[in-house]
Amino acid sequence: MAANSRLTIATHVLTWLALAQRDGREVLTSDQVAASVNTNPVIIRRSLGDLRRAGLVEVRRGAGAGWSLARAPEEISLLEVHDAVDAEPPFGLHHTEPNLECPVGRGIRPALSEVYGRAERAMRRELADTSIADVLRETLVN
Amino acid sequence: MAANSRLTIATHVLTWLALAQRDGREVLTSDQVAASVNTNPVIIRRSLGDLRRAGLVEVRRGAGAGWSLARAPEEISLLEVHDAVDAEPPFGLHHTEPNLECPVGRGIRPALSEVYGRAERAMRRELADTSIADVLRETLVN
DNA sequence: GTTGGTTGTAACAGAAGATGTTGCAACGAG
DNA sequence: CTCGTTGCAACATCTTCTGTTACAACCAAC
Repeated sequence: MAANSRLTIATHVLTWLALAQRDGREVLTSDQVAASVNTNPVIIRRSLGDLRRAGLVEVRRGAGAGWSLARAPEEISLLEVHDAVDAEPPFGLHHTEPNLECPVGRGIRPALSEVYGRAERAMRRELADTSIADVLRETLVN
Repeated sequence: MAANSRLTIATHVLTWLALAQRDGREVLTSDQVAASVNTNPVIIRRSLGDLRRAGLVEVRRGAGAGWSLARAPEEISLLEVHDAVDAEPPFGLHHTEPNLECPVGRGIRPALSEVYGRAERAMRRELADTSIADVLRETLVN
């Protein structure tokens, strides 16, 4: 499959909301966000729905509706975004159960789970150390 | 799609070869390996083909053929296995190019590449610290 | 040199998941 | 009430992975 871009889309959306907030614009519609990400507004609404359920953004419905950040951009880490969009773990175990009559088949899943857990925790630590405010700052430099 | 299990399959295969080697069996056929992983021999041959191209296993063809490790199990890290099977990076950037007229659309890709790079390097460090011998030891404990 | 077991690989089917699109009900500020 | 916007279902398309069948290439053993 193509790599998972949901974290990228969600971070892009939040960064855009953070910039709008800083510039005094209160809310953005999914159409406006979609224009920056260059995709369909429904894709954006799906992503924003995930972020709303995680408490990272707020929505106002009806006429003049739109989205805004629920917290300061310094207080939103990429790890929260990652978990909000339910991104895939990088490694998967066997699709079909290995042969349990074989000593390797019997013991390899817990052994691999341990290794994969260490690798994923290391990755999550890095994501936890980066906030939307960090991404916005880096983005405006480029 | 389901998470990528290629690293799991390849590690299972190598662990099984390491155990066979330790027990004095010189080579294993793809049928024998497939019986432990509980899948089709062609899947195993595809995985072993990747590992052979990376120099991690050796093959003997013809009658009485089969596979063996090219190095001691202590000298094969999961990072090498990961790269040998060309596993997907955990994060992907946008499928379609963002709107370059927007300051966020313009700068977000390099900003995210940096963050993603840090996270992937942390993950790779953990994989580099684990060898097939480590996995075999952990496997036999369970 | 023939035989027979094994690898290497192409071709294809099916399942799963992501993205993108359309359509429409629900909502609520003005 | 109106109208712009969200929420969401349904569907099409594309891609990738797993699994399967089939067969040529290979080579040790005899």
